[in-house]
Amino acid sequence: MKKNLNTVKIQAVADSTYHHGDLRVALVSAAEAILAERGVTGFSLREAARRTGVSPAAPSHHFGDSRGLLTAVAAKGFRKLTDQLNSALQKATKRARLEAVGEAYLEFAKRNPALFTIMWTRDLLDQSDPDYLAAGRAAFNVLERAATGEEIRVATAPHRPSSSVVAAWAMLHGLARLTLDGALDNAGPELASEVIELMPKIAGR
Amino acid sequence: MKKNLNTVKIQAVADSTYHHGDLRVALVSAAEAILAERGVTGFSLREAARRTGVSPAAPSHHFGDSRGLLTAVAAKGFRKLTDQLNSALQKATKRARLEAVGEAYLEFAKRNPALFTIMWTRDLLDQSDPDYLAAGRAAFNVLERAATGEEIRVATAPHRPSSSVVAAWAMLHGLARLTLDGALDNAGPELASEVIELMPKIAGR
DNA sequence: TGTACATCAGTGAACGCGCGTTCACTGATGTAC
DNA sequence: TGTACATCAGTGAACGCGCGTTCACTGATGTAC
Repeated sequence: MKKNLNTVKIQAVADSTYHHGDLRVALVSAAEAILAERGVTGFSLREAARRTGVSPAAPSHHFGDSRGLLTAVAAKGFRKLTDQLNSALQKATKRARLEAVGEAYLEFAKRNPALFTIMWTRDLLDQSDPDYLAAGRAAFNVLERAATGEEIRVATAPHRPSSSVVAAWAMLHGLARLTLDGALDNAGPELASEVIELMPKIAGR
Repeated sequence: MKKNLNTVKIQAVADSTYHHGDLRVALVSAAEAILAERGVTGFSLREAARRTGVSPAAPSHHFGDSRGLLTAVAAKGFRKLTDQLNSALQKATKRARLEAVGEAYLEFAKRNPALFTIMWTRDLLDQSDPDYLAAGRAAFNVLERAATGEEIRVATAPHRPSSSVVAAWAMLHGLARLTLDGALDNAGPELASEVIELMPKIAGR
């Protein structure tokens, strides 16, 4: 009762400190904050526990180990990305959809560099986690719709993506990575947009 | 004299153990081996020293700190990449140069995943190192030649790369990353080549 | 409505680990005279 | 050709650190009767 008084907590009910209330959610938020502030190499499970005002052993009850937490963070990242791509898609004129989604993808990467990075980093995640996989597929799905012009993806059996959609994705992803890694620092600020303008050329529209 | 007898060393002269002979080169090789065996997260300066048969303090005389060594490794990686791209460029028929360079780039990434990764990882390197920067530019230069069809890059003042060349590079780089990160695992093995075939479409040839 | 009890979700101390870096040092090398 | 000496390139012990994870535990909650 006497400690953690100044720690903000998400609690459904009263002030009882022993049970946190929603530790799972709180830990994911803490992890996001650490990534944003300190980057990928600055993340640690203990720090996430510390920020949540909880003992270092607590996270294991919810996530098993450090990969478990990061996998949840990555899945949430994909969900956020999906939302932002969807939102860009809906706002765009029919002719400029692919470009709009492209800009949103790049913007997401620039705004959340460490999060974007761990979302793809095998060693840090449990890449077989169903939630993570589903979230990743959903994001790709939006991109695919933007590239093919389909309104809603037909709910048939899982399909192989076409090479032109993957090519557009690869270009976008590469652009994002090169930007984050500083490889385009010497180019003008308009270069990225020019590259995105070229996307329809490969997507074949 | 009595220790490190079974450690392979690169020595110019005699058997004297106290001075290594070419510790700088040996440490870079050791680091490459660690990256290949254990990946990016498995790398440590101490392990590099251990493998070279040298005390943990020795590397600091040559590289200052861990970033120094990794920067040298990254620069060497770029030189190796440049060689392989050049070699692919020279072997290819005039019409298929860009594709050939693309395949070589992807192949390099697949053969040296951890090395390829650190070559671009800001946090781990001193990205202002002149040797590193020059090596990176040289690699890009080959790609640029392949994309534009110029035989030799004209030695004029440093230029802004065209957006179409950067787009081709981004596509290739994204393809490499997505492949390494397992994002294309469910696609057919021929998908990557199909994507590479699309490169001339953006490079505008 | 009250009580017994199982289960859940925490504690906090302790573990062993490998790491990067510093330190005072010393052996080997090369150069000036 | 011989010697003194500065410089270079190592040693190895020690530092403090933060980490992930384990452990026996305990407080709070919810459910069965």
